[in-house]
Amino acid sequence: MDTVNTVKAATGPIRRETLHHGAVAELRAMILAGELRPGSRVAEVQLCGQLGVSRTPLREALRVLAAEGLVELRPRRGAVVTPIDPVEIGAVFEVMEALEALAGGLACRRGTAEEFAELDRLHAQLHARFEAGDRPSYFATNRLIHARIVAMARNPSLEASYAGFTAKILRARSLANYDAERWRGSLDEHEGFMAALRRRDAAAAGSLLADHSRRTADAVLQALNGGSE
Amino acid sequence: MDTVNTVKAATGPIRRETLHHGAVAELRAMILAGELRPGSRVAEVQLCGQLGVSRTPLREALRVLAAEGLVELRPRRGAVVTPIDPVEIGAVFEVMEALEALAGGLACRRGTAEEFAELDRLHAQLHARFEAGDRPSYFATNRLIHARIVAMARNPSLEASYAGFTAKILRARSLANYDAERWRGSLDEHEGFMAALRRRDAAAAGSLLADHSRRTADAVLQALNGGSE
DNA sequence: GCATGCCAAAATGTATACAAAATGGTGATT
DNA sequence: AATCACCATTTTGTATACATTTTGGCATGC
Repeated sequence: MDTVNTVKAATGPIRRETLHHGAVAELRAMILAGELRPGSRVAEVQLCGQLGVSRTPLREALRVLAAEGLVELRPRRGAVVTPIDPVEIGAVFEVMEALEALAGGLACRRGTAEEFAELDRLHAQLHARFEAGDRPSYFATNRLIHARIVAMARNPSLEASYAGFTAKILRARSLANYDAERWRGSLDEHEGFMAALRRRDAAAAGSLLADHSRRTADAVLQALNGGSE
Repeated sequence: MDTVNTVKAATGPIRRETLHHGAVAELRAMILAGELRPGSRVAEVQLCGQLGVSRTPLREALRVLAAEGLVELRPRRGAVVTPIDPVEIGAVFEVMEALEALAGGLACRRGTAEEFAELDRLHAQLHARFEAGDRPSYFATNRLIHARIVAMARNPSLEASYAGFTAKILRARSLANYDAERWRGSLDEHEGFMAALRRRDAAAAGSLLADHSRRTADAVLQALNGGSE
């Protein structure tokens, strides 16, 4: 019985999870982990057994995930995990670029000293993990840094949108490992926007974060289109 | 290629709507129209009778609307129409500003000549409705213009996000009628970004649309906070 | 008079039953 | 041999039944 809340903290009144809420979290995790592969059909009864719930909460969960865009519901013909469409991913990145820029600028104006210090600490960790050549850890820290910047923007709507887009992109990234050169470039760009953030230069931070996002997009899309074999 | 559109389009192929899909559309319309007032409790069985469906599809619809942020689900304690929180609306507008800027820039680069011509036509209509002093018609055309610009950006992700934010803002706007001076200013700003769009000036169009969005936000928030009595 | 505890009614969460449509395979016809 | 039609199976969509939990009121006690 784990509390798999993506957003809400553990505080507040006794929070009794409902089954469909838990099912949403589990299914989302399964999709993001690639356990349910893009394009694959979602068999309701099979998942019911797997998750230990009946069809009702499972179906409610599927509607939520469909609203998030992670699954597609075809009337009377079942659900499929949304296939990864490079065109769609490109569109998502395009919006991400704008959101990163917004987040960077707002973070400069609204982040606390503690948050900036934490950002520095995470950036050092990113560096260390690059040196160690540990890709998965690097990406984990990378994601955390961006999430923190978004959190520093103090805008729940931005945060929610960002999380949704991140989920979509994450699935694409998992099957598009870009090369070592791009990895180096990514780190350099982090250096760049970190410098801007340190001096609270909102315009520069936003602009550099947007650049970083665009270059990441280019790399991911290139890997998606060309580097399958 | 089925189109699961938020707007009920003309019947394409055999379009077999499911009940919960229809319920989502109806409930969303009711919420946006203010028929279900913000903060009010949503009684399941009552709505079941009203919509002519049983609890199952209605509940599925409520999950979807909760994912969209239009209702809030409190475990074991029913659903409420999400109250209008000026702070949240402010946050939404902040993101909208970035999306408008993005849409304006992309529209300049990707819109077709026909679309720009249509935009001109709608802008003239906007003018006429301002002169006629017909507020509701003005706002309808206004929304249409912005929707068209977003469509010209050729980015379904942007379009979907934009639609979601628009829905939230619309509810706030419906109870915040701003004054005549702002109305005039709004029209002037439309003139401004239309000029930029006509000459395909992406940077200017984006910037002016962002300005327009920010000023609209200011007016709405001011009306929300101060102008209740 | 006010607070507390308990019970009844209502509402939510979940499971299951039923109806209708889609899927897949078999057999008949050309 | 290929195609079409038809039927059984499976699967989805919906309704309803059941189990908990919340809620409101009433009685009891202080």
